[in-house]
Amino acid sequence: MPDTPTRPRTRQRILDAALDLFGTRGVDAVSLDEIARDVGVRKQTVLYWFDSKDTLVDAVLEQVASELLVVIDAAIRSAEDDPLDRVDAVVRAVFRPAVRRPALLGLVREVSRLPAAQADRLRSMVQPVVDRCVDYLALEMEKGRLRRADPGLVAALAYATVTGIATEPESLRAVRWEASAVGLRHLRDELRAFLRAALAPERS
Amino acid sequence: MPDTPTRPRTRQRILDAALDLFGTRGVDAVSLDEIARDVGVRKQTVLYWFDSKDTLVDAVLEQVASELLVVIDAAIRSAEDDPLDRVDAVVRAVFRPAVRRPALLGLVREVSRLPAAQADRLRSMVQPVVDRCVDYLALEMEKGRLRRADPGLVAALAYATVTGIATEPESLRAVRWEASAVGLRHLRDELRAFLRAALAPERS
DNA sequence: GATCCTGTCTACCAGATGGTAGACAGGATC
DNA sequence: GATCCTGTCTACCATCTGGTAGACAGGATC
Repeated sequence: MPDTPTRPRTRQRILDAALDLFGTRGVDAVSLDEIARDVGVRKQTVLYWFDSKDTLVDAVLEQVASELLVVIDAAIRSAEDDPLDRVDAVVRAVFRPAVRRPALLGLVREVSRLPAAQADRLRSMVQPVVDRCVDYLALEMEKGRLRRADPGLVAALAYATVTGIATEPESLRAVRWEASAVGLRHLRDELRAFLRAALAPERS
Repeated sequence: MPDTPTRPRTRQRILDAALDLFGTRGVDAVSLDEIARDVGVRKQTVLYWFDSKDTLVDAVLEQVASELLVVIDAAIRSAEDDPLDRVDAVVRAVFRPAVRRPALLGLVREVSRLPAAQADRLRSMVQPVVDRCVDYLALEMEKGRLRRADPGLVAALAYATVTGIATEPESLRAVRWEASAVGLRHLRDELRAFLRAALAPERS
């Protein structure tokens, strides 16, 4: 069967399906059979494109990291001057893909339960961006344009807030949030206000 | 073999082991065999105490919920008057068990990937406390003692921040945080300051 | 002493899992 | 036309999975 425009490359379709399944249900809980079924192919075809499940996981992680890094990098380089505006830009940039595809950040979270080797690989990909963020925060804190605190931990806390809220629909249901277009915008704005308040310098 | 003081009831030991494994690696990724091995018993003994894996999961969820609710409830009822101090009390109360046993909050997170029935059961256990928290936040916002915002979403965001930071050691490693006693206290204090800033009323 | 109850065990089982071996179809290359 | 390459498939396999059936040992009850 030849590849046609409506039948994109199998490899990429496997990657996509794996990303969604791994991200929403966890790597260990998803079988190759399931991924294959999702793609409409046999398990052995999955194993043809990726030597093993581990290889597939690696490839998926790489794709997620690069996708997110592109978005974040663009937002960081945005023209904003005030650091609060810049953070805002990052949040808006991440929020859209994250909500549209919960698996994205879900997979990022999944990292903490991955074998050390795989977690290390991903961390080394992300590390430069993290370092740049932390340095930037430190600089702006010194200038008095952000609340003075440990820049590394502030970065981690802000990250935890964003990924937490995006990956835990259950907690939102508990506070009776509705998953509509209006609700989404409302959530995004509340998230922005929350972070802005958490990061703003103490007015004295 | 009789039960002795050094050999606590098997049932409880199974619950403990299951809590840790489920919480750190995910329910689907942990087998009954593994839990049994951890306890030092055969899988069939696990199935003697809990009719099925589902039953075990339910029991573990119930234990987690009640453990956390006790802690949170006590902190909410604390003598503090200022709402920021009260939040502080809750954070301090949750932080200790959460960091000592990452699986606790890890399991709470796991809820979002559980079958709907189980997720619902847990939510109904937690709902009253959540409602009370949200009402309290709304009241204090009206009094002008908290930043005015959507009380439900603020509660969800604060929750996301706390559980996020407690369940994602990987993100902390990325910002080069060290998991020592000093580091822990530092982290706790930064978390408190972060939330305090996020919740404090706008000074005008 | 016979009987029952409790807690743990061994022995299975059917189905799923990750993975191997190799057939085969269709196109490209010679 | 023979050969090779690519992508998918069927047929297996060993291992692990949740779960059932039932043996058995030790204590309590009669």
